[in-house]
Amino acid sequence: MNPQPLHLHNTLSRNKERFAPQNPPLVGLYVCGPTVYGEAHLGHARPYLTFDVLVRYLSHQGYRVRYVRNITDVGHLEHDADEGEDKIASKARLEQLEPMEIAELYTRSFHASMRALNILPPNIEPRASGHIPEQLQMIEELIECGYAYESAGSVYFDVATYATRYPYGQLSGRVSDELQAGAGNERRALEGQSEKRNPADFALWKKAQPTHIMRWSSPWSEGFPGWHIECSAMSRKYLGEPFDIHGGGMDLLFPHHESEIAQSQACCGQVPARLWMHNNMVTIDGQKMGKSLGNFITLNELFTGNHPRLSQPFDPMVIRFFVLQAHYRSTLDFSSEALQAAEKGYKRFMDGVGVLMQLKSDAATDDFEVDPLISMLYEALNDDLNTPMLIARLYEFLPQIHRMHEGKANLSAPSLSRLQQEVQMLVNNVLGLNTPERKTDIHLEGVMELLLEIRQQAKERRDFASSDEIRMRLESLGIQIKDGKDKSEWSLI
RNA sequence: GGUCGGAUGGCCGAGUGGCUAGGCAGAGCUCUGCAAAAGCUCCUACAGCGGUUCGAAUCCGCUUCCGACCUCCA
Repeated sequence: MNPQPLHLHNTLSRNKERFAPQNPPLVGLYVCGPTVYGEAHLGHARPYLTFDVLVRYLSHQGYRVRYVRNITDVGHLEHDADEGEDKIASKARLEQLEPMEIAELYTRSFHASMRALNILPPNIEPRASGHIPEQLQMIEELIECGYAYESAGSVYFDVATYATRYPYGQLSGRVSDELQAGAGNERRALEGQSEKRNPADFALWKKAQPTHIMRWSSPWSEGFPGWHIECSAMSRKYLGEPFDIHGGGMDLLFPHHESEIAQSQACCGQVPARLWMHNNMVTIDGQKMGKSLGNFITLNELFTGNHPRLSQPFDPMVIRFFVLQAHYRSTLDFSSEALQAAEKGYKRFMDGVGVLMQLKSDAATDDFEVDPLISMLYEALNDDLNTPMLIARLYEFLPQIHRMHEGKANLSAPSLSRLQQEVQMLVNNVLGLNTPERKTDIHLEGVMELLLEIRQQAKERRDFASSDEIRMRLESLGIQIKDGKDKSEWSLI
């Protein structure tokens, strides 16, 4: 069935590598989750969609995936914050809510958006706030090994010492030389720099300012964990080390993932994950869609159409289709027009798939070969999860489906049923595209049948005024009539 | 300044050293009382300049432009 095995691009080697988990059929996957201090936007959806397809495909291939995706709810520095102010704490004062209330609110909103996009929940969704002991433990280990030091109540990772034994910067291709510290024209004035031995050092534990609401006690100070340690601690707890795949957005490559590698390597002597996958950014007007740039469109705004850049609401499945029509390692440029194009394409695509599913066969022989076709579909996925290629090949097959529908081509019952199963599997289970069945109650069915019958009679006596009025008024009620050759069909808009 | 990645037809987006991805838009046609939908057909692009090659959008070099990252951003 699968002509060639699954290959995935590994950021660590910058090559496509054959996917081979350490302990098949088990696969350990960790993906960096959201920081829950704001509404999730389209940019956030991309990694979760990408890795959703990965998880679905791996499961489809018979792997048993343990998918861990964290919730960052301990709060980190605001981009423009003055003095190490906690993101969540600062928002809390604005809204007069408890920090954890905010985290909870946005966590729920995030979950709702993920559900709408048909993104399967991870197997474990650990919260950083629920894993403070694990993080403290890891920090202590790092201090014991001599890779971390305390300074004014905070604890920092000692990059210089680390770099004497391990290659720092192997993931991002960055050199750990002095060069980078002094380079750059507009270095940001960062809080806590003076406490560090080296500008490249990063925080494992931060002492909380008096204004800082979210805080936990530790051997060093009342404070909160550094940004990178939660992922290291939680992935180690639930997946062990090394685990198979670590994923996230490309913007996390440095410093986040580089730091994770350093922490784990210093602690456990090895790079935490064997395969590192990074999705590219969603752009808008050629620029990264991001919180700090303020150019983002939230998922809820997309679903409701409530944004100046949007001409209409978009079905979550259209968003999903739109994202999957680009390869995950390419940037994807957002525009309302592009989404509208995706919407139309999606409808035609799913209609075609629907026609295929309805087909029945009474033919004895095949007019074309099914196997090569199916192989082509899998080849696309196996080549680094090339969903746009998979979708394009399914599109190319659409005319053949219609030919069969018109009786111009035939497949034997076994071949047809195999094709139907495979396509359904790929479209629904792997790509995760579903047209939810519109629930129509039995009364409406009957009423519509009656109405269409009356309209048909009107048409037969060439009373087009009446038949057109019925069609028009139904349309204003949200019911669309399509006249076929000898009967009409109706559907909810 | 450094590291990395891009530049593909009106728009969105794949891709391979030779065989015109695909979608949307546009044009024409078929079907049709009219619509709608659907189907068929057409629209042959790869930033620029060199080089390698029998052949390059695809490999190499240079140029221009764009983006991501450079310590808490998916």
